[in-house]
Amino acid sequence: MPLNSAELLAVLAALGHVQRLRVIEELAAGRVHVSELARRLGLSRPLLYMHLERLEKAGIVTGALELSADGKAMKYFELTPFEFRLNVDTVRQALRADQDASPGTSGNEEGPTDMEDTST
Amino acid sequence: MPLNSAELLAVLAALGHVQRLRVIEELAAGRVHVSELARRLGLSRPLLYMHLERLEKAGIVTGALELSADGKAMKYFELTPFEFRLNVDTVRQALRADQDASPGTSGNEEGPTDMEDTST
DNA sequence: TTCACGTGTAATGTCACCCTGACAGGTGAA
DNA sequence: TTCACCTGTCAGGGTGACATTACACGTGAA
Repeated sequence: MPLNSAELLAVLAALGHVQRLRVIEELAAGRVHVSELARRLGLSRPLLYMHLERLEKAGIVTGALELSADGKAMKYFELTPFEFRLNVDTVRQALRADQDASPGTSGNEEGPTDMEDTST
Repeated sequence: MPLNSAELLAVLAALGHVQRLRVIEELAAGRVHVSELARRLGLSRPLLYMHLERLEKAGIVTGALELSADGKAMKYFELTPFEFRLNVDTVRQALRADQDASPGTSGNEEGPTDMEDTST
């Protein structure tokens, strides 16, 4: 099932920033904890927190609090494989998904191009 | 050739708003002039202008000033077919395109998944 | 002339996003 | 204890996106 408009907009907003693109690039190499990631990207930690939060809400990354061998708390983030398609159909599907959630007026169907593909 | 990060961000920002999604949906049915479009969407005309401007800069829509049979000036907008793909590779390609424009440091290559497809 | 329609833009306000700096708390090692 | 790490959050400011309102201007028809 494709995304509705709110979900689509969340993804677009999450990807719509250079720093977050760089976060994705960095996490593509493997999981990293927050402080280390902030150091690599040259970002302040609070700022990186905000970016990671947005990415996580959109389902692009996943965070997990773990304990290192030292016993210190480390928050590791890793990339969730994603594959989105942007064209007129996916846009229309997102908008129609909103209406279908409300009192359905009509029930027409067309050839659907599926939006989400976790096939890597 | 894929987009660089600035171009990618322009597309993401252009699509990242409900009203603009609705504009795309409306223009998918055919070309419409601004005032008519504003009426259909229930938007103020100046506001719609801003949205159309953003969409045009991103290459999603195209505007053309024409004269109606009455001799009145009408600005018609129509949809440019687009097809974008969003995944880790396209993100990395966008970021690498930025570096390649600057003094090239390294010249490595991988399997490219092309970003833009005007194949409708 | 007045009306109804269209384009285009300037002035203005609100608000979310982005970013910095500071703080509170926890751990293990010197 | 002090240091060097880490997590988590909050208060503040700057800036641009979003949205409304009003204006200037042109056309054809009543």
